[in-house]
Amino acid sequence: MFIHQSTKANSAAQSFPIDALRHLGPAGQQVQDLVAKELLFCEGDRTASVYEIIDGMLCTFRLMVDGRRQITGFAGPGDLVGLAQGDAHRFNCQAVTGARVRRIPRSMLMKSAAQRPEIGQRLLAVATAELASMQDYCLMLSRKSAQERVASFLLGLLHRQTGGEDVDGPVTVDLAMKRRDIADYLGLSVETVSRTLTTLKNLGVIDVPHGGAVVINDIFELEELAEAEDEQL
Amino acid sequence: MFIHQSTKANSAAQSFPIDALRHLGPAGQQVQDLVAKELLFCEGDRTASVYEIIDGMLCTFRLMVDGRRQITGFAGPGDLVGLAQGDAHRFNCQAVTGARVRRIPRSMLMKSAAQRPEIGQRLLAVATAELASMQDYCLMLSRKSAQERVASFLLGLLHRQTGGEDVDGPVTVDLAMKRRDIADYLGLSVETVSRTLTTLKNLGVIDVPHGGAVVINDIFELEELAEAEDEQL
DNA sequence: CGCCCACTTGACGATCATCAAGAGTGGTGG
DNA sequence: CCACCACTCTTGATGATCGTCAAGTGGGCG
Repeated sequence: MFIHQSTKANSAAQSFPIDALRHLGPAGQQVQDLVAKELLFCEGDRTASVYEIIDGMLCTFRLMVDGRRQITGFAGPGDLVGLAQGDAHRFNCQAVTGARVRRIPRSMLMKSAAQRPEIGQRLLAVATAELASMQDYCLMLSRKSAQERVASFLLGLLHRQTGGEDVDGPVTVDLAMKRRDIADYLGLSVETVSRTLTTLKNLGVIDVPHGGAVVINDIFELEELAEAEDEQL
Repeated sequence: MFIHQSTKANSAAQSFPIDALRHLGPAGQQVQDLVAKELLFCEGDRTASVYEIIDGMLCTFRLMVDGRRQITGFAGPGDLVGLAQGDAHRFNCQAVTGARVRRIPRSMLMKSAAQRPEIGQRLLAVATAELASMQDYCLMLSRKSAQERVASFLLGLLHRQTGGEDVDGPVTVDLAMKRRDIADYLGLSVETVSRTLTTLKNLGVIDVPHGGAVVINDIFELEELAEAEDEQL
């Protein structure tokens, strides 16, 4: 019961396991390298391709005219981004770290889905699962305190790294992204993220060594602080 | 240009036009009446059915253990709810007003999709469009002020009622839901919603007659106050 | 060595939640 | 028909959380 099912909501928009596309074969696929902060695509770009992440981390985000940014998801190896509806992308996608992606022509994906219904169903399954995750994420953005958000975020990262396995001792979680990205994902300011991490550190729940990582000392306690996720009616 | 494309984001989770399902025919469908506040299904319920709304308004929502509630979407006539992935629903669905829904067995929907790929594609298209809307919604929840949220909400309702047509004079928008529901959707307290409506009224942008409606006097001004939605990079 | 960038920490203030009270509305029953 | 109650909505007062502004620390790299 360590990581509650709904905790893993901190996932990337439209990300899903690679195996859904395995059958596509190598034809027409093309690998692309990205440096940190490089844009993969923007809002308005034609949706010519879908990308599978081989290595590194990307994020999807939206902007407001005044610069306010909302990262709606992080995507790591095996995830897929850019499965947009319509002619144009509705959001931006950017590399958080250096990254490599595999380009999959949209036409190819669509043809496969048309020929083989189970592919379409698989995509649909992924999309609806993603929608459910988004709802948890919305709950977090609108109702959780800064501390609950940061705690949830760390647990989400842990869950992603372990693949859902339970762990008990202290665990090191890799923080590939900058504070700015975390803040934009959690709907907080950079300063608040920093302060909250410090608070958690002072509580002894985590350690924050230098080098972009966090050590979770007490998972159970952290879950207590993340609180709330649980449902009931 | 009155209602920006991304403004209509205030849509229901997993809602889409009825015509996607027209072909299913009447067999096996069953109409069900709901009184206000009645639950259609809960988290954890088996996902035996999908529901098309005939009349009235429903909402989907999640709860936290301490009672905090997040309404993630409203659904009106023609919308469809409950298209969940997996065995169990991941969120709750409740009638906001009295309502009538048509029950569509999940098995029937899945069989159709399996037999006719274009159905599956249509469902996928709807799901990805919904994901894009969700992202705008997240942006709103995490980055907009109370005034921007309420203004966006009203414009969203207007857009939904008019079906996207431009209008210029004062328009009456029907507020089917209570303040509590609006607050839970916007991530605000009831009091803040009330205060904000009063502020907008005092600005002359809207009128708030009794009886669950709002008159928008100046759409352009209201869009100014909703601000932000616009993208650029 | 020195600059740049990320991060941290502190001080202050604004926004919004909470607590509390009062007004308007609708429904029910005497 | 009116009185009472329950509920929604509004308004005010107060305070907490978190954003903003500002300064300082530390690491990486030319």
